[in-house]
Amino acid sequence: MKFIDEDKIIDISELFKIFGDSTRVKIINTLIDNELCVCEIANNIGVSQSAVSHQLRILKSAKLVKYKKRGNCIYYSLADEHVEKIFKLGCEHINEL
Amino acid sequence: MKFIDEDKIIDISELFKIFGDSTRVKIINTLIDNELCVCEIANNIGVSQSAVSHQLRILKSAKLVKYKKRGNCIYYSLADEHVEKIFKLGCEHINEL
DNA sequence: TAACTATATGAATACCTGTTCATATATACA
DNA sequence: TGTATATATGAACAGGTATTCATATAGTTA
Repeated sequence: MKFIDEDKIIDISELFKIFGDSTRVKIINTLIDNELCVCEIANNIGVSQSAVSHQLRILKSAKLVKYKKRGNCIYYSLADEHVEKIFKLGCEHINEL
Repeated sequence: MKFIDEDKIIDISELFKIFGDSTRVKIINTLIDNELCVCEIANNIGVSQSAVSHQLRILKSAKLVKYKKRGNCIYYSLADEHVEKIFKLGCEHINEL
């Protein structure tokens, strides 16, 4: 083993697994530099409210997004710059293929 | 949509999906700075030859690994520095959680 | 309080994916 | 040529996962 312990391998693959779904990537993409509520996200990406909510739960539990309540709505945003970094590196790779 | 077109979202999620499996991450991890044949990979990571071969096919078709024949064996290595970059960024994220 | 809106959630379903097992292929070597 | 070794591959199976639908929850406003 070179860079990481065996037991971290699982964590790393779990992290990437979360980026490995188009609905979640759409959510991350629309949240870059934005703070949006659930129905705005759903409208932006053209996915049902329920599906977005299910995926937000996954993103939340992986600490990839954070949220705050304001009025009647819950506003989501990216948790930290790491998320954006990983996402953008993926974009770069795709663009260079 | 902010950074990428709708149609690239699929490609990006497909890319991350490949990093989202522990066997493939183990393969990538053991190939960092190494060129190894299939059975060496299988031995290193403790996975059957068949399973490794199946996963190498996926990594190959995504152009994440390259290979060359030498003697009786086929030696695999990482395709380019992008693969290592993405992998290491994932490691960083995990280590900082 | 009643009605409305935003969000979350559980169950069911359909689809996808990784492993195993058996076997094919192909190369090296005696 | 025959045997051994390395790798690939197809089918079958099991487990996982994303969506939908129905509904619950909770906050807001009339």
